[in-house]
Amino acid sequence: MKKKTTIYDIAKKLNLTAATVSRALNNNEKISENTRKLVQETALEMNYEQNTLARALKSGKSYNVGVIVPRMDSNFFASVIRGIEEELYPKGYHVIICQTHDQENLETGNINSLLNAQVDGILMSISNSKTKNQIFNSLSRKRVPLIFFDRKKDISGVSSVTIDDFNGAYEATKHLIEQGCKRIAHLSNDRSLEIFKNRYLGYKQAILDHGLELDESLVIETHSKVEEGRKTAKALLSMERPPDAIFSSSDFTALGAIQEIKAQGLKIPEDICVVGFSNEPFTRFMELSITSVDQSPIEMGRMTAQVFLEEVNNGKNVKMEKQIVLTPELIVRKSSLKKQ
Amino acid sequence: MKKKTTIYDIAKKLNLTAATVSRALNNNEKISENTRKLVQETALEMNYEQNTLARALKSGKSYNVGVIVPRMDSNFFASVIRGIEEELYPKGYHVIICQTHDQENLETGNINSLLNAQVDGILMSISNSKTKNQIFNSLSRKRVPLIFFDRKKDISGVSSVTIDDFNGAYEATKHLIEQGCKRIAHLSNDRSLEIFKNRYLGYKQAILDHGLELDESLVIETHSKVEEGRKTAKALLSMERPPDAIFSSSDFTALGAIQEIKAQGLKIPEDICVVGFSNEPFTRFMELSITSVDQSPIEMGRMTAQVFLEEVNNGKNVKMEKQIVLTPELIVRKSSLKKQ
DNA sequence: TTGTATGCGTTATCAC
DNA sequence: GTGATAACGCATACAA
Repeated sequence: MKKKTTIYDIAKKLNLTAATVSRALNNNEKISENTRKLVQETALEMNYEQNTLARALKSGKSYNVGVIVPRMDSNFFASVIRGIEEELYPKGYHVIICQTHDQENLETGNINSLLNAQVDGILMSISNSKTKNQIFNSLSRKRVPLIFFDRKKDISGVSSVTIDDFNGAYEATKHLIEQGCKRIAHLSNDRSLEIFKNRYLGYKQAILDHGLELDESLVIETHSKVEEGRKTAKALLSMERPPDAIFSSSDFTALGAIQEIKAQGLKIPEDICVVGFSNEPFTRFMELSITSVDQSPIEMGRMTAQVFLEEVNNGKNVKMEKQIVLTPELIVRKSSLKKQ
Repeated sequence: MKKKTTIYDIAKKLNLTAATVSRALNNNEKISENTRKLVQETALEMNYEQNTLARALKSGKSYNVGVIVPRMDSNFFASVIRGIEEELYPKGYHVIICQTHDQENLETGNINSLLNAQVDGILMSISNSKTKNQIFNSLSRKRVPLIFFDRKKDISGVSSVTIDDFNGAYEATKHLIEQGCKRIAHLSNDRSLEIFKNRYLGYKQAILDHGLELDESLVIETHSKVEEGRKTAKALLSMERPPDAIFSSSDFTALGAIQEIKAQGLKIPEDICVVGFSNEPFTRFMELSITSVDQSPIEMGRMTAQVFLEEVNNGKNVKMEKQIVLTPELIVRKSSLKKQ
């Protein structure tokens, strides 16, 4: 194996000192234009590549950031990650992606192993509300910036980038009401997570604001899986007074619900309207395209990365907390659009 | 910031030497059972965590591996990555995921920045056939193991894990023939990539083996996008003698084709049968579920990781090349199943 | 502006 | 079995 060239090698060749070479390479102030050029040119010639590990060890920065998501095979999270990358790569950072697969122990486990890998920060979307705050406190003690996106937890001093879930849900529900729906069910999810709580609250408020009856038996907590959507829809349809619309906090459960509704011979949107959440690509591709709420995930990723960069550059002197809330957009499609 | 405890701290506390502590922690041979226990216990007490950067600098290993995929928001790649993680995490490795988004320059760029991050190996699925071999040679010169999965390139000394695309395509086409289809079109893709070439060849062989007419005008090269599938289907349907089946090398183009076929008022599978490739989840979820070829992506990921581990542990003395070929499975669904 | 010296946290090679 | 010391490659406070 050819040994990699170090700053020592190029120092020797130029009858200089490693220190000088280091300075020249880092565009330090105190260096003559001549030596700077000379060093940089020979560095190029000798195929010099900085050993990031050594720099990391010395500076305490690894230029790696950890991103923790429940999973990455949903377009939403994949897109957020893409946004993060777009912002961070140009700054020389790398992204280590961890998935929790919604498993409780993996959340803490991932944080720990990221810390162990000396990441400069952690950007995460909470998957389990039960994860103890202890681990987050230990992050703050170690001065490793933590930024939440989408699924946040309210922790003082921790910044977050989210969308206005309340508003998104409110608009979606209002849209259903405007289509003439009177009994709107809501497929919810673990409401100890803020996003699901807020979607529920937005739904509720829209119902109340428009003088409809609020029937809590129409609100069902489930999981973001197609199969769960089917099951839940089945339960709803077998009610004495079944709903005439479903607002789902997830596109996947919305899809399951649609399957079940069709299987029972009901027509969408004539008999029942359905609205999902996240604007996953399949909502557009279905023959019966699905109305959904777009969360501008790429933008969310970019903002999250920007907040991280601010925190990391601010020198850790200023303890700040930034809450960025993006505006969702309702995309109306066939599954909820009754012909007038 | 509380300083992290180092082996020096725990050495001082125990009136030992850092060297001894290191040995105890690493379960070295030459150490008494007593001190080993003592050290390990105090390490626990003092919340000692190994500084991976220092270990990496010293050992030349970063315990990071790079994974390069065209994109990760397809279930196939996401699942391969999951398989890789399942195999590598327990061994203490981290995974840095890079996406090329099918952009030519990103492929080389990603490799370079992964090298810069001192990864111990690169597992990748080629997205562009034009990427010059030069970059791969530089990998081998630096003794950084490279393993291809799915989309490989034939480079001597480089191992790969793929599926038998020829066979998968052959079975898919044979299935269509058994359904009575006579004019089977093939939506291909960049055939300078082996997977697409092999799928084409499998398709062709099945046609020939069953005495059907091979009409090259029914083979169209396109991109793995829904919209492209639509466009291509439109072209096919406007032919003088349109096809009575489509075998697509991608589920996404298959989906687009289905949309177009329906839009033109034709019936699937009665008028035209459609088969895709990859077994993306949506193929199962559509009202008209889509026949597809499963590639056991998780298994593929696990195997790829295992090959990497072998290469990295083998000491780089034995130069070996391993070609693992998994067997695909045809999943027959509504889009190609004519009632007998 | 450049050189000297030192430390980042580990591990490996000597000795004892 | 344990200690002393050097080395991994780089960056910086200090001296010149």
